[in-house]
Order: sequence, then C-alpha cells, then structure tokens
Amino acid sequence: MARPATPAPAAGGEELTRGHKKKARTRQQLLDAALRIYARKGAGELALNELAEEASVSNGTVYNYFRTREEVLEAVGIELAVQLSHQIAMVSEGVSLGAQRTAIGVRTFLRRASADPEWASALLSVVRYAEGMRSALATYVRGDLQVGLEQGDFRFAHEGVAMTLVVSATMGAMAAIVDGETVEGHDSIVAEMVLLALGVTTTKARQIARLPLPVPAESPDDGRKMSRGPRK
Amino acid sequence: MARPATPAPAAGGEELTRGHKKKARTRQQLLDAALRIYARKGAGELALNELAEEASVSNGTVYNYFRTREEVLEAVGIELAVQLSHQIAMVSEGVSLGAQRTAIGVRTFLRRASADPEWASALLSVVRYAEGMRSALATYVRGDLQVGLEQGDFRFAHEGVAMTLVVSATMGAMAAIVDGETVEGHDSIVAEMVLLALGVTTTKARQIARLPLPVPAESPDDGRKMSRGPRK
Amino acid sequence: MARPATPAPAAGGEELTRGHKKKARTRQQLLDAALRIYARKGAGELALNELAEEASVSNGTVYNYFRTREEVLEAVGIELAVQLSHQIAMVSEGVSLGAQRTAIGVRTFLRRASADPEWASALLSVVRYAEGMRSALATYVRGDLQVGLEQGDFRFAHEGVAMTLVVSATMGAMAAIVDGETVEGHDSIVAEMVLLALGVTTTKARQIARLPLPVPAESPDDGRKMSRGPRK
Amino acid sequence: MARPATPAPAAGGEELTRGHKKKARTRQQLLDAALRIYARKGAGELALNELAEEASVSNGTVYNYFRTREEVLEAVGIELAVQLSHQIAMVSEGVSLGAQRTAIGVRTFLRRASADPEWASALLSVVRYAEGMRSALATYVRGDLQVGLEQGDFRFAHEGVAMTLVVSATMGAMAAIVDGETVEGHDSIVAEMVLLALGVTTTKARQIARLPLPVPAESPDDGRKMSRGPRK
DNA sequence: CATGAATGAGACTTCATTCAT
DNA sequence: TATGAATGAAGTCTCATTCAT
Repeated sequence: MARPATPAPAAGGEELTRGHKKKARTRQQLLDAALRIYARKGAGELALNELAEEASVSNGTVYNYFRTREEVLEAVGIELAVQLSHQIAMVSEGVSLGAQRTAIGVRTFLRRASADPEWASALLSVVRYAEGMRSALATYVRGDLQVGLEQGDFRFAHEGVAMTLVVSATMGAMAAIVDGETVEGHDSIVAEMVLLALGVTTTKARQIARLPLPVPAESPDDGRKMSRGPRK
Repeated sequence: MARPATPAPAAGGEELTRGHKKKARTRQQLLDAALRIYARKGAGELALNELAEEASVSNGTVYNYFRTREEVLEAVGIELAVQLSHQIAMVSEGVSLGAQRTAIGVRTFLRRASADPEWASALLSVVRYAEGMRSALATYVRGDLQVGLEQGDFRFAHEGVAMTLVVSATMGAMAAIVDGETVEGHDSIVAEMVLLALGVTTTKARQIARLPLPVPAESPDDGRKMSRGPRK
Repeated sequence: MARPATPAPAAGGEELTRGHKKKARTRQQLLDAALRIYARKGAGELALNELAEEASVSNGTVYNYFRTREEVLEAVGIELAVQLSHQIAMVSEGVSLGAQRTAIGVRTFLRRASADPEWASALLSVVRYAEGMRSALATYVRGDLQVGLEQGDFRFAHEGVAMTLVVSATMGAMAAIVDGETVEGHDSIVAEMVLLALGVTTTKARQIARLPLPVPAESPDDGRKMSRGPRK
Repeated sequence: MARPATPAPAAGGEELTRGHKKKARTRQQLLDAALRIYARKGAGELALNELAEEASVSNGTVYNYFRTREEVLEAVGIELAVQLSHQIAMVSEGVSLGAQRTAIGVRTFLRRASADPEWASALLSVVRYAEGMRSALATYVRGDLQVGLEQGDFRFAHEGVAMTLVVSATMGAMAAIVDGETVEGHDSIVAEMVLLALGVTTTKARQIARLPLPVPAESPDDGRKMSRGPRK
C-alpha cells in the first residue's frame, strides 16, 4: 500500500471539509491513546473498550473510526510510518553515502529508543502486526542499500536478506534498550556491526559508525504525537 | 508432590509406573497441542478450551497440570527451549571453533525453519512471550561467542550487543522464511553476514559459512517432544 | 474412567447418561424461562441475557445450550409442539370422524387460550418464528383433513390451502382471545365456521361444533411446563 | 423544538410552498424507505440508521420527522392502511352485494400478494406491530359483513368473530403466498372458503368467488408509494 | 485424576437518541 | 432544517477458572 507520506491536504478520496476538524481531532486522540497502550502492554493486548477509555471517548465512538482491532493496528502503523519518514528524511538529508545513511538510520532509531522507550516499545509492538509499517521501513532501507552497493561500500549476496538483517538487528537492539540494557556508545556499536555484516571494510565501518550524527533540522512539532504520557 | 494414594514402590528409578507414565503422557499431549496451536495462530491466541480439545482432554483437566494460562505459556517456552538445547548441542558437538559453532547454530535454525515452518512459527511466537526461553538461547550463543573471541576469530566491542545481534538476525531471517521468502543458500548467506558482523575476516567468514553442516548423531528419539519433567 | 468414544450408551439422538440430569434440568429451566418471556413480550423480543436472568442462570450458561436466538426459538417451538402433540392426541383419542377431530382440535386450542392466555401468547409468538413448530401443527391438521375428505364430510379444492385456513383462523381467534375479546361459545362458533369453510353442510357443522368436548384423560403432569407464572 | 404541523405561513408564499413540499417529500422518502426495509427484513428489524441511509438522509434528520422509533412504526402502519383504503375502495366501488364485496376484497389482497410479494411481506410484518392498521382493515370488512347479512347471504353467529376469521384467513393465505406456495386459482379458492364460513350457500359461494374481478379505475398515482425499488 | 457444567468478568458491538454546528 | 459525530445503555459473546461428581 503506497499511501504516500502526505496525509493528504486535498486528497481526493477523503473528506476534509471546513468546520469538521473535530473528527480529525478525535481520530488523533484515538491513535495517541493506542500508541500509549501499545507502549504499555504491546499491540496484542489492545482492547477496543480500553482504547475508548484511554482516549477519553465513549465506547461507541471507537466504532465510528475503526471496525476491528486490526484496523487500529493498521492505522497506527501508518501513523508511525509517517512519523518515521519525517524523522529519517530529516536526519539523513544531505548525506549521499549509502553506508553512512544506513548507519545514521540505525543509530537514530537506537538513540530515540534510549530517549523515548515508550515510543520504542510501541514501535516494536506495532511492527509485528502492521504490514504497511514494515514495508514503509523497508523502502527506506532498501534505497540506502542499493546506493551503498553502487558506491562500492557494500558487498552482500542478497538484497532482501541484507534488508532483513539490518531491520531485525536494529529492532533487536531496540528491544534490548527497552528492556533496560544500557551500553556506552550502543548506537555506534550496532551500526558498526551492521556495516560489517553488509561487507564494509573494518576500518571504514568503524569510522562511519562513529561520525557525529547530523543534528536534524528540529521542526517544532516533531514527535508531537507520541511524547506525551497517559493523560490521566 | 507427595501423592498419598500413589503406589510409590520404594525409592527406585523404576517407579515410573503406569500412573506416572500416564500423567506424563497427558502433560506431553497438552504441550504438543499447545505447540500446534501456536504454529497455527500465534501464542497470543491460545485459548485453554481450544487447547483441551486439541489435546483430546476435557477442559478441567488442563488445570490438573497448569494452574493458570500463564503457566502453560511458560511451560511451552521451556519445552521449546529444551528441544533447542538438544538440537544445538547435538549439531555442534565435536566442533571446537567458536566461529564455526556460531555459524552452525545459525544455519541449523534456518534450515529447520525451511523444513518445518510450523515449528519456526511456534518458536517465533513463543520467543516473544517466554522470558526463560530467550535466556536459554542466550546461554548457548554466549558460550560460542566467548570461545570465538579467545580464538581470535571474533572482534566485537560488546558481548551482550553481539549476542543480541546474532539472535535477532537469526530470528529475523526465520521470520522471513516463515513468511515465504525463499533464497538459494539462505542459511549460508545469513551466517556469513553474522560472522562478518562479529569481526571475522571476509575470506574466513565466507569459508566457514559454507562448510557442510555436520550431520547430527541421529539419536532414535531425536526430535521427539521430550521433557517428562514433572510439574513443580 | 473409561473415556469411551461413545457418549450415548443407548439413547437415539440425545444423551441421557446417568448422573447428568443436571444438564437436562438446566435446559428445561431455560425453555420454561423462554416461554414465560414469550408470553410477556413476544418471541421477537427475547434477549439472551434476559433469558439467563429469568432462568436464574449465569449469562454464559445460556451459550452452553443455544448459540443464537434462533436456536432458542427452534427449541421452544419443538417443546411446544411436543406438548401440543400430547394435548391433541389425548383429547381426540377415540374420535374417528375427521370433521369432529378437526372441530375438537380447534376448540381445544381456543379453550386453552381462554384458560391460559400466557400459554396462548407464547404459542402465537413462537409460531411465527419456528418452522419446526408449524410443521408439527400441520401434520395433525392434514391428517384430520384427509380423513374427513375420505369420509365425505369435507369438500375443499386444495388441501394445502385448507390447512392454512384452519390454522390461521384458529390462530386469529386465539389472538383475539388473548387481546381480551370474550364471546359466549367462542370455540364452537369458530369451529362451526371452519367446518363450513371446509365444505361441511350447515346442519352437520352446527351439530358437530357443539358436541360436548371429550374430557381428556387428564394426566397429573399435564401442562406442567407452562402453567406457572414468573417465579419471582 | 416546535413541532407544529404548519409553520407560520407569514413571510413569503414561495418559502411556504417549497419548504413544505420538500418537507413532505422527505417524509415520504422516509416512509417509502421504511416499507422497503420492512419488505426485506420485517418490521422488527427496522434500524433508524439504516432507514436514514435507505432514504438518503442523514440519521439526525429522521428526528425532524419522528420523535421516536415507535412513531416511525406507527406512521408506516398508517401509511399502509391509507394505501389499503384506497385500494379496497377503488376495487369494490360500484359493487353493492356484500358477499361479492367481501370476495373481491379477499381476492384482491391475494392477487396483489402474488404480484408484489414485497408489498405483502411488508404488510404482514406491519400488521403485527401497528394496532391502528388492524382497525383500518376491520372497518372495511365489518361494513361488508353487515351489508351481506342484511342481504341474507351471510349467516354467522358473531360479527366480531366473523371479521377476525375473514382477516386472519386472508392474512394466512398471503403468508403462504409469500412463502412461495403457488396454487392455481388461489384467490378464488380462499374466497369461496371464506364465503362458506360466513354462511353463504355452496353454489352461491362458488359462483361469487369466481366472478371476474372488476378492473379498478386505475388512478395515475395508484400504487405509487410502494412500487419503486431502492433508489440508488 | 478426569470430567464438563456453571460461572462471571470483561470484551465486543449495535443503535436509538442527543446536540453543536 | 440538515448534518453527522458523539454518546451510552443494552445486548452479544468468549473464555479463564471453579467445583461437584
């Protein structure tokens, strides 16, 4: 499902009529609440009535937006994917080296997991269920892999396998972080190992993995949607 | 666990008489049934009613073996872990090179995932629930990592991080296999990437990852679901 | 415990194992409760949770016996049909004249409707929904019609149409009775009209419709299942 | 909220006209939609949400026309009754013989049930709910019965009982038709039986029941209200 | 120990009705 | 008036768990 990063300002399929921003607001309440619950208990545990309560909304209202648990998952997945798109695009903007972009991606995820374990927890739990989310991630990774391959830094036998490795290694490290494991320079260590796995030479891998991360052009509302804790 | 009515023929290994055997058998039926259900629908979905039916047992009987649903999950995790232990120990028995043992471990998992996707599916779904299961895995991996490090083949910055990477990369590849991805020489490709990530040199990694897998000393009851361990 | 594959030792369709009469008792509670509710509010209104409460049974128990509202309806329909079978068989036993049997049937229904409007109300409301019930009724009526035809008393153009007329006229009259209409000799009046409709001559119709009703061999538990009002 | 049947006709004759027309049209849309739903699923199932959608109107709008679900049911009943009045009046206009009028009424209903089972289905399902509807029917029937009695064709013991019989026999036959029973000359057969039940002599009943039905003075808007299928 | 009916908390889902726009 | 989002009571249904036999 392509579903471009743009939430659709003028989108043909959806309605965005004038005064009716209440609907959008409620929907956002629901997504936020879902993320909070995922962070706490994992996506498998989501109960729609619980979602209603967490979103301070009546029981039936949920059904104006989602008919099943899966639909919530899917919507949250898309929501997170959009956020990630912004995040990644912002952070590796201007970097043209595939290997470096890959490292930046990996490290950014791990940094954020340290800074915001709830976000990480929600992400991990959603990733398992939402197909749309996985493919969004994959697209980014795949692009960097191809660039790195063309630039001669990467040397791997199968792109799909390589992609899976990058994603799963990153997620695994995030899970460790969420579980409380703290390691000095965690992000660089993982990034270096991933680069090595992709065929980067020892010295280059070490060097790239330790470059200072570019500071993203921190837009004011970045991360807006997730950083709050439970409201009550 | 003193069962008064039990015959209890004076301390001896022979006391595994009928009653005990039957008891063990029922317990094993339950675990087997649980694994089948996991493979079909994921561990989150296990319903004890369904479990009872799958095991051809009445629903109340389940509670003679497990006090709660949680206990079932835990027991199944342990069961799988024990199976894994045997599998791994058997397969890398007699191999002393840490790097090779690691590669064998990774490849064995992936091979089995291809050969028995239901098993893989059950394993993946349990791994998320049972903590005890993860540590069982970790123990094996950690040993090999340390050996490889001492032998000078590995060069990594942090053992815990390395361990997480090995496990998560393997699991990620298994998930891909379960999802239907088929790649020529999948197991070797992944093993090579993992070795590279652990600091093995390019040529050595490639060579080790492609060694023929030792045929396990096929014991007659190999693969049989074991563990007649009495409940606690 | 033998745990035999055969749950039913002898019984044809249902199980009737020894100690387990509790199940039968609960089922009966539910049917009784359903009839009481039908009498009060019509079969369309039956709520399964309400049924549970009326039967003094937990909410989930209902689902051990019926999966849907329709299944309750069907079961109640059959229950009523069985009761009716007894009733009718008992009352027109020994009467061989088809026309007379028909009249007796009609009149018995109307008499009972007067005596027990709750029963009538339940019957009317179930009849609309339960197919099984209708066919049970139909069988009786059809038999009498055929006999009457052979005996030369009836003269109608189409048996199915005649049957429908007998049943609907009787039900209509019952509904009127339930609605409070009281008419001197109601049962005879209706019976006479029905006989006329079936082609019986004027004088014979009048005579047959006014014969004294045979007193049924009132068995002690007759009507047992319906006659009680709401228990609490 | 003022609920006057007529808002102030003060300002602007145009507003009055258009507004009123629209209002009446919307109301009619709702009634039509309700009848279509009745025909499909029975009156018990009418959901106002569904009604709104079937009428291409927003759900809140329904409440501008009816205060409660009950009112909708009632209004639909009346609507049908009015349609019936027209139908009956039209068809037996100019016929002065009570017995013949009765036969015509019965037969017309059955004919229409054959031709338009949806209409019949809606009618049958409403009859059970709307009291007002039954009395409308009754009025017509009663008139014909009295006429027939005075003319010496009928001979029945109780007018109320007779009326009930006529109505219920007709409805029963309609139900059979809706259920798919098709009989050659169904309408005449039923009419003849009904006449017999009312005391008409054998030969006369047969003759009257087989007279050709007068063709109604087809007014242009006859049947207007039911004949449309779903609009979209 | 095995059985399976009963339980009841809790989740799911619908829908008549209200109300701000 | 029209709209449609929100509400929440009421009903449906599942399932872990208990218990008498």
